[in-house]
Amino acid sequence: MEFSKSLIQWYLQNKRDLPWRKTIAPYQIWLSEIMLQQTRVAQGTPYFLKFIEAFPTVNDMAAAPEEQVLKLWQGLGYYSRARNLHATAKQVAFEMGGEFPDSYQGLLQLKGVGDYTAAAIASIAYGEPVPVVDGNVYRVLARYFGIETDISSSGAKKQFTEVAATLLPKGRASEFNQAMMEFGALQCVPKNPDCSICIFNAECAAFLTGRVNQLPVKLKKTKVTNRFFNYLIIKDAAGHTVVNKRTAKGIWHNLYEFPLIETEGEVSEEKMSEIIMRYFNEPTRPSGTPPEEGKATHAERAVGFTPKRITLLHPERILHKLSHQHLSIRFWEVEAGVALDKAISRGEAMKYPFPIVIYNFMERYWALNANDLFSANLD
DNA sequence: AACTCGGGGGC
DNA sequence: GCCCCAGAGTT
Repeated sequence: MEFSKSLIQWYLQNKRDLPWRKTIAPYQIWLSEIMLQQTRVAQGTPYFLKFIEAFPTVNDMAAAPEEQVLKLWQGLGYYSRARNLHATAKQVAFEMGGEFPDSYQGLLQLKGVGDYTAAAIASIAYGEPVPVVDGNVYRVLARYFGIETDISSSGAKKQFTEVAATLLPKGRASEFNQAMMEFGALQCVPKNPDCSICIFNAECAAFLTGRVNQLPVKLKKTKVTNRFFNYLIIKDAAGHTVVNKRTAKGIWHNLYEFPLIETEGEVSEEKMSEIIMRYFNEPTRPSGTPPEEGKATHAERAVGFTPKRITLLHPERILHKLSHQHLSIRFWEVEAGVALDKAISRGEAMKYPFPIVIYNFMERYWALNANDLFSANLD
């Protein structure tokens, strides 16, 4: 039996019951595909359900503020997806009458929709015969055909797209594409797949030549940089605190955080206390002077008081590992002794979108009193 | 073409 | 620890 026929047969017998498979509405397909970019189904599913409940239609999402979208996205990572999601929702709702583009080429014009996502939506929602190429497809094709092209090289996507296109049965693009991905996710898994029960074990080039664990070839390795963050949880006379929006380019764009002091390396607790004290006592930037590149502005820093007490809130540094940055984070409580205009209540602060590592700390720190902190397990 | 962008799970 | 996950945008 030909490849696509066997694959689709396998798919119909093994596919998971996933919420976005109950519809072919482009809005829901689009939402699921954006969420699942570089994201496991198990991690994305609860977010999909939350979003559909909060925004039943693209018009509902378009009417919401970006901050609400980011808050719902909190913890899912790659936040540019959420920003582009919202921008596209507004574009579709306000410039396209609430209707998504009806073709691969049209979908490709939307923010956050690249080759893969445009092909996924076009094939699943409209039945357009365009092949998807994601991590699963690279793996399945590289193994089945014994393709040794480095999948991180520039020409790989074109090559694998052409191979997938020759296999794609016209009229069954939706099933074929989803079957390729489901097969990669459930059977042809990255590590130690159980080839003994694989429907292709009599014809898979990688299996027949003992190269299953060598394919696909991926050479590029991401280099990791270490960063050292000190977050200052200000506590003013009213028990309120200060949060800032990250507006600079880089990680966590448009999310919120506490006033941040980043250092070049690890700094002792004593030395850091001095740096924090100096931070609040630095003279105000003269009006009219532009803020130094990468430095917080005067308003963002809520200076104008001398800390009454500075306390390290957790003896162990919190290591937060991103794919390309390892963050070593310390949280400090800085008691202001006076009331600050810029400060907000803890309950109000929790409503903003935060990086999950900060949000998790807030939840734990504010659920305990200070005396419990050092005995609490905050890992 | 190389970099950047999160967070979690599997082994 | 390392790798991968229904990738896309920027430089």
